[in-house]
Amino acid sequence: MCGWVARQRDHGGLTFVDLRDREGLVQLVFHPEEAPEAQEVAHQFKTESVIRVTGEVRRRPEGTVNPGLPTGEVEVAVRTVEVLAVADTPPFPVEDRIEADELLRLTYRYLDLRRPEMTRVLQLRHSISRIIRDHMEGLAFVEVETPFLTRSTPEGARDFLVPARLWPGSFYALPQSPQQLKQLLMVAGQDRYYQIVRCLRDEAPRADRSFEFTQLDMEMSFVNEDDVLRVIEPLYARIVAHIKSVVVPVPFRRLTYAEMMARYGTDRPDLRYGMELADLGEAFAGTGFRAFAAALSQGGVIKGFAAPGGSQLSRRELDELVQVTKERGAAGLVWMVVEDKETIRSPVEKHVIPEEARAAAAATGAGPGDLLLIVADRADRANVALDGLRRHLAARLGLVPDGEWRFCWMVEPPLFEWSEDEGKWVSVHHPFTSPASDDLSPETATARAYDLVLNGFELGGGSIRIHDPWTQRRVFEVLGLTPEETEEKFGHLLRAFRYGVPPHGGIAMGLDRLAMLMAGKETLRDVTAFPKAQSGADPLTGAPAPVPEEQLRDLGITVIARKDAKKDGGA
RNA sequence: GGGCUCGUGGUGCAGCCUGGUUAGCACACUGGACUGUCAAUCCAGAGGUCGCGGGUUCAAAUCCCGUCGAGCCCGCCA
Repeated sequence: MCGWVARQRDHGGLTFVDLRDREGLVQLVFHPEEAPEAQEVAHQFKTESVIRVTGEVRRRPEGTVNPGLPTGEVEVAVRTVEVLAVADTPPFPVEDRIEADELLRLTYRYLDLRRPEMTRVLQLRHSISRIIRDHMEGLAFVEVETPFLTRSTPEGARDFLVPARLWPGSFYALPQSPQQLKQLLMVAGQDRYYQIVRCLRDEAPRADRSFEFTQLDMEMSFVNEDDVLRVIEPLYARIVAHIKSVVVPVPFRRLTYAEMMARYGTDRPDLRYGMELADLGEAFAGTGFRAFAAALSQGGVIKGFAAPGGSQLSRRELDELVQVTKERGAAGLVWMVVEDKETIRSPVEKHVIPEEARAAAAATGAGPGDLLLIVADRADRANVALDGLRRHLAARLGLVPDGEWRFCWMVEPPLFEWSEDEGKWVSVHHPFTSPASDDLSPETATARAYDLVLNGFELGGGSIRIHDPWTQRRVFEVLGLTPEETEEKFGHLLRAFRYGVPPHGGIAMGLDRLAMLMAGKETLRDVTAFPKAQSGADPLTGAPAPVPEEQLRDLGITVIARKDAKKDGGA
């Protein structure tokens, strides 16, 4: 047996050592009488050293079984031992119960990954990939690789660029997704494509977002929305069944974007708990409370929800809720404690008449002991704030049930959205997303697009694509693109579409977030073998790092000094 | 680009609000004892520029300013 020395219990004579490998722990016993030489070596073991032992696997003596260990009924009586590599004292203990600083864990990631918990995560990701490959293969999908060095796309996120040595001044872009290539594969007659592929976006990382991430990318020809969803639903049901031993019903619920926004204030609602939003415009239609009246007269909304048992919150916690609201850009929060059917306590009780408060309580379903939360603002800001409050309170009040996996589809999203920055309409998904109807007026047009949502996280999304030139031209018009611009930006795709394009659609599913949820982790870093810190640096390798002048010259690149330049990479 | 939180022996934390002995605890580490432990136990020991720089003060881990690093969030991102 080979492995690492996890722990020693040295009785001077008799010595126990827990040997760890990828599969787990097993207890080695060194008897001074049976193998005095081995026992002498074991006496000097340093933790995390690599050893090889021979001996006999025995049932443990009566009364010494360890029920907390899968191998707890046996032990290895060691005959010979060999130290293959002596280890320095590790910078942090290689154990699950220790919460070491994350920077330290990333710097010594190979030690961190030795922890059983992390080993389990790697195996979990492997299981997910295997189930996907098995599922897709069973449905006659063919895995095709697409290039990593590709062309920068005008829409969407910031690209990672790679200088082209043979083309000084020109750059490849690392793919944000294989979107256009998979559509070209459909034109190429490869009617069921999939790929487990890395995608890269140069945008600020978050707990549930990183520079590089892995997607199940797929595309099908001659299909509609149902066909695509019917491929994904049983796959995700299989994954949850395999990893969580929970049966999730298919098909998944479908909610329109409009319905989600109205009821949850977000397009990725957590359906494991209630606290649905209610429109309180009617309850406060004739209110004398100026903040509310102003919101209504300016075309805004008054929306709110009831937090069950929320009356128990302290004043400090209520102030925290106001903070959550303001962080998300809304003007303010009005809370009301429902004490009983007649009495409602609130900082604004002077301004709100009892009938209005009671109407609001009725509309949200708030009863005695509940907390009523109301935001009056522009619809988008009110929704963002209420979504944040809903998530915050669900966690605070313990309303999030464990072990529930509530999938749902978000369907019929808007086709366009107004970009304040650019001062024009832009695609919500991408410009090849098929409209749901002939209506292409940017304010009301909806898309044949869909997102899969699980427990408040967006797992992925896709759409049926446009395949007729007339519709495509009209979409470009709304986006304010001239024929010259479309030729410049999308010429290769549009040219391909002239040579016989099948109707097609697909989806891209993020595997990291799924792994994170399946593993019960709070960050993507905890389900990634070698992640980067939030700064984008990799403490393990020291990337990013400056390169020799000569290398830059070769690429025809001059580095311009910037105020915020960092001296070195992560390490 | 912005907001919040954190930074103290190898590790995890306390001390900071209210400045004043030798910076405390646990784990790890080193030496010793111990023949059925399993987070072994017992005894002893070593180990600290309190992230860095500046300021206030008779005196700074503690107060102030700046800076670096880490995390979370907003903006951004499907």
